[in-house]
Amino acid sequence: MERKLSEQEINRREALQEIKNLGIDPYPAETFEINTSAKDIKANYERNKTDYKSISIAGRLMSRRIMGKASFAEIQDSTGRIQIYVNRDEICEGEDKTLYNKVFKKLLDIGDIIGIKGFVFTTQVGEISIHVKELKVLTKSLRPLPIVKTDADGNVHDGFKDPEQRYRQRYVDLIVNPEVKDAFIKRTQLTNSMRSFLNNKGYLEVETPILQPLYGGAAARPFKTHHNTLDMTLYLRIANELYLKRLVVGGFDGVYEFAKDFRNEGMSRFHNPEFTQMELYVAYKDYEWMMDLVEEMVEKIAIDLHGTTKVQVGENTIDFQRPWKRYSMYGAIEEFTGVDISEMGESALRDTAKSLNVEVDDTMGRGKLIDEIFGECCEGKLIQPTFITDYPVEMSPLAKKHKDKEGLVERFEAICNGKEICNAFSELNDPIDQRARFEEQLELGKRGDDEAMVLDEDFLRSIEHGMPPTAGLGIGIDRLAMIMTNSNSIQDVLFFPQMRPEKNQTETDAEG
RNA sequence: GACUCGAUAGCUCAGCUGGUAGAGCAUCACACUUUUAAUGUGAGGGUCCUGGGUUCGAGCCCCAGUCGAGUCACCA
Repeated sequence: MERKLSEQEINRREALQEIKNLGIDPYPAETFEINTSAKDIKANYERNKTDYKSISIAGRLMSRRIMGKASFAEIQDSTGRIQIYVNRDEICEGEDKTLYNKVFKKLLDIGDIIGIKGFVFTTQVGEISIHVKELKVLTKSLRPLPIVKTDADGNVHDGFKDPEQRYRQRYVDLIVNPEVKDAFIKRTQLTNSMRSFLNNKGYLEVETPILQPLYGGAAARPFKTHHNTLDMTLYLRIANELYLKRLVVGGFDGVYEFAKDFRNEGMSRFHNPEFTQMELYVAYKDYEWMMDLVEEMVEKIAIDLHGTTKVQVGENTIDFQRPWKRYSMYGAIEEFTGVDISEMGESALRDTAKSLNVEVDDTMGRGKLIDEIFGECCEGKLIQPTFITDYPVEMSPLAKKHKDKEGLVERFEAICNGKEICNAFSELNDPIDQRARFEEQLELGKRGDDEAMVLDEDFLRSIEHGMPPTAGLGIGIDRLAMIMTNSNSIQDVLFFPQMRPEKNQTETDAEG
């Protein structure tokens, strides 16, 4: 399929050919050794000028200002941008001025990758720059890059803003929008910080199956696939909870996994079909203990990323400093609605919900009604990190019944910026009770709930061998990353968010 | 899934009452040896998302669709 080239693409292909005609390889095989970076130069040149008399650096050409026999340009490497100064008679010492007049001025374009050698100096206007002595073409770029300019006041002009193009062509987004790159670096710092916290506690990072014969550990619709050799249905995991618990049975007292999970459900700025959760299980602990751990861990992450416990998210300043506020679910509802529902039965709850303008229907049981009231009246108002504890048993088939509150389980969620960021229980380790809860789920499934859990006989067998009392946690890494990077959409913390295929793509696999 | 908004040059966007498509940056040509949103002069560049319809005539109006964003629903 021939694609029609734009004027600028034709220019670049012609320049590519001319470069080759001059005997220059536009994609050289030999290594271009570098000994510094844009960031390093800017940070350290003023203090130690002697180290920057002979530098070698490579990057992408991002702007050019040609003034006859001398030019300024900017190159961008993985650490940032730096200005370079190119003088005709210094990069072309003899009579032949081709490298400057032809290659640099005519055949190179914004977006090309070059290597330069030279020395660092400060211009008359005070900008730390590289005085170029040698210039080498490292990669010719064949497509025009969107030009993003920032003026002296910091205003961005002609940005690359169309969300569709930014997500589909993330590589371009990353090149021209530096704040995008910063967000992803922060995301990695977040997981690094969390991982080192957990390792320092002595917990073991593990890997468990993504392809599962039975999906479990959460209430969600799965992606289904097929294994040819085994001729069997497999599901992409919706959670790894039941596997990590098997490992606790097996004698690992603290295990965790950063897990890509997959849920075949709606998409929104808070939901992507594949997303990342960190799940942690620690034996001989309960949910109270786990709350302390979550506070400690997330506070540390905020400090590692921002140097402070305070993080600006939209219009809110969120302070992760311990201790966080704790409400029981009943307490939160009473706090925000003034109604004490703790003693209410199902019909009283339904009337209460209606009086609070919460939409309900007759299929909702007690637990669902409570959850609905909480979601409508409380969750969105919880901006500062807050723990909500003690959920109705109906909604939590894997959580242990509360030690002294009838009808509730030992469960908490942390809410922050109006959204759930984690979910944790004292894990149910009574195999008889667990089987009964699964059977309730099966009943829900038979009645048409396509998100009801399935019964995992091997998991039951494992806890019949005895799982120690265990605290478990699932923390949404994408949601936490959104908060820590002040991102409005999950797509801004996923390199390649899920999208429908582009219409121009070849349709080899477009069967429905 | 419902509703709202959007799609025009490589990018960001205008486009009047329906009458042969516009700007800035980018590109091309020329000038310019410390510029920085470089500057000056000139030029080129379009499947107006797709397909129908109305009309003498559609970027614009109508219908259907595609893709995206937002809100809601779903996501316990």
